[in-house]
Amino acid sequence: MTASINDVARAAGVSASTVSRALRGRPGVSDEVRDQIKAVAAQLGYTASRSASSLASGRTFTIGVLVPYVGRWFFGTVLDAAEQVFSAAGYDVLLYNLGSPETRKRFFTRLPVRKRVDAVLTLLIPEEEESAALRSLGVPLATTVGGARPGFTVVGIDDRAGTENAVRHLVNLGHRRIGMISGSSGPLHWTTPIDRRNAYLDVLADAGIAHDPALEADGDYTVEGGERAMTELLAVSRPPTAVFAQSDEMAMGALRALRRHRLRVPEDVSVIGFDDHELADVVGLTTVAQPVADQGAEAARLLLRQLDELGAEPPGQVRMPIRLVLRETTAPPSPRGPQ
Amino acid sequence: MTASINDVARAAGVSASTVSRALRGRPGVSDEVRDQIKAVAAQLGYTASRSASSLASGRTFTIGVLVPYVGRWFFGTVLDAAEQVFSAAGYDVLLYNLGSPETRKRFFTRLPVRKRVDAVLTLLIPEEEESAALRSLGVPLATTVGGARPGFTVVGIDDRAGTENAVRHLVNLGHRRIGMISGSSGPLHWTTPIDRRNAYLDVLADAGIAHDPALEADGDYTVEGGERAMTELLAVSRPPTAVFAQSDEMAMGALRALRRHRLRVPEDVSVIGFDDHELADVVGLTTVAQPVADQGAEAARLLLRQLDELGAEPPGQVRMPIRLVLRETTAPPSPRGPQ
DNA sequence: CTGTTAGCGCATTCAT
DNA sequence: ATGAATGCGCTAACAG
Repeated sequence: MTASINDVARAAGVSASTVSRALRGRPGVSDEVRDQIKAVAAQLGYTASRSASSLASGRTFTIGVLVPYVGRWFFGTVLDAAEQVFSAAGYDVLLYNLGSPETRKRFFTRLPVRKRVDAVLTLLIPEEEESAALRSLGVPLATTVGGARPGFTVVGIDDRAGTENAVRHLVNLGHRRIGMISGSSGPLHWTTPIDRRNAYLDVLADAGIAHDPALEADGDYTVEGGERAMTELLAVSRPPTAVFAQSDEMAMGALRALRRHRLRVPEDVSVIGFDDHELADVVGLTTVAQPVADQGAEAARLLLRQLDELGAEPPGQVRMPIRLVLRETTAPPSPRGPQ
Repeated sequence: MTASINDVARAAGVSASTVSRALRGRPGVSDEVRDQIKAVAAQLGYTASRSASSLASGRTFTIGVLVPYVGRWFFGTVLDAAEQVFSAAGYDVLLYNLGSPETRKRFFTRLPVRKRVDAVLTLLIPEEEESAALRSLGVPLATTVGGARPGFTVVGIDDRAGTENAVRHLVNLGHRRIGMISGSSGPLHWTTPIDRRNAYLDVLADAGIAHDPALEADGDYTVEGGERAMTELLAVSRPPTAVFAQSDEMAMGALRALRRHRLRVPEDVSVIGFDDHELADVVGLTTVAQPVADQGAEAARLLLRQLDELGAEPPGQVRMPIRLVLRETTAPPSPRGPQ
């Protein structure tokens, strides 16, 4: 039914080897014959079977991409950009959505990407054994999340610097009671929340502000979590006049909580986020912008480079720039404080 | 380096066929031997090469998913849900991000999924020739977007009913000048904007409201487009007191435009969206909710069913329920009108 | 229940 | 520049 290389060979009056060479642009075929073969192949609608060619050559021209939640803006955006780079280079993308613990566990025990991909880009932070499993694949590895890890090319941002920008902005506005909504859960090796927390503590210390543990709440990196966390922060005896959320989604949850409590932003409470979510602008959220799509594209490019120059050293760690985006959710504290 | 079926066979003291049968749970192997083989395979870290097995069996256990923009909430959410269903059934997902015209064209001319997938789920609306190209693959086809199309299982919602809900809500609140922000561009076969527009016109007619073409603007299904469209609507001589946006993202753009024009929502202008975006709640957007993830999951299930019962008829069209979600961006028109 | 024999469709030597 | 042979790792049909 669907044409094979032999059909093309027969129709063109040449051997299968010549067809293979001609279609893949390899040398050793006269231009005349090559054009002939191309014409015949096009007419027959021939495409080489990926299964057969990767079985024969050992290369799959496929990249595995591991994602915790495709539906979340951050991951979707990274994936989108990475896919474009891969497909432009002739690679297909195999997507693994590993949000639930069961799916994730199954993936790492069965490792379905084995012998299926030429490289892996992971947007989730592998635990130690998971990293080892990925390394055992023997293919180039990259990630856009988490800190440096042996065997991985990591494209990221300076979380400390980003956080310092955010918290200092609040300090400079005159805030002294500055809360933080973090995403503390997650794998142990996820250094992001830790780095951001440390930077937060440092800025407070620098400003001579005593740290109050009651001003920290966990928002689980979701809108709902951010809302819960903000609600908690409002319940403490002296609520914060400003809040730094470790992600825009949590910041938006915080905005919702504040609205429900009939508090005005930024008059009663200032809020600053992290990411520059596509909708941050819609709600006027002040935030630390990171180049999300660029990180995905860059990670993809670095992976492709390793595939091209097979002996090449993995590039290690790459930092992308961040910047503070001032909008309308931050202002000096009101003289009377919240409420 | 990596173990092959023969390594397992040798280590277990059986033939390769027995290993193949044992590991795939096929009958004709004693429990004793099967357990033995499983143990050996696990110990050797053996996984069957997908290339080899699909070459031999003709099945790829892979589904191709075509997406216009992975980064957009709607598509990301559908993809997320569909992937979970596929992977739970043991299928891998090959992702094709076909947002740009060049990528899209290249995809449909080269058809890289040929011989690579057992089925295709498309989240973009194929043009007529594109549909034909997909049908030529000879595999089950499904989509969650657009109207009925021969050869495709389509899982969707009742766009007309959803729109009627939205516009009637505005009419019932007392609005007479009701604008619409649509997404008119896109492929000819995309009936969604057309269905929604027709429903909008019908409700107006039913309510005895004359249709004013100046009250329609194109928002391109993006936040920015929605903002531009709203700005246009505000510039007409008698601006609308209420606006129906064909997507939440355009509605959010409209909210931003209104904020920039210092108009209050809903006091000055009411806004209603469509989708129930995950952040619609954050901005208090009244909208028509559609079960986005469910549509992806259902389409995936229907595809798998066709794969199981090979002779089975494609299910045709499936409608999922919609419902109006009342929040805070709609209210009766102010007596004095906008401004 | 198990082993043997053939391919699946291509890429890659090695000849010529 | 081209063709013939070989094998990638597996599944399926056929024996026994």
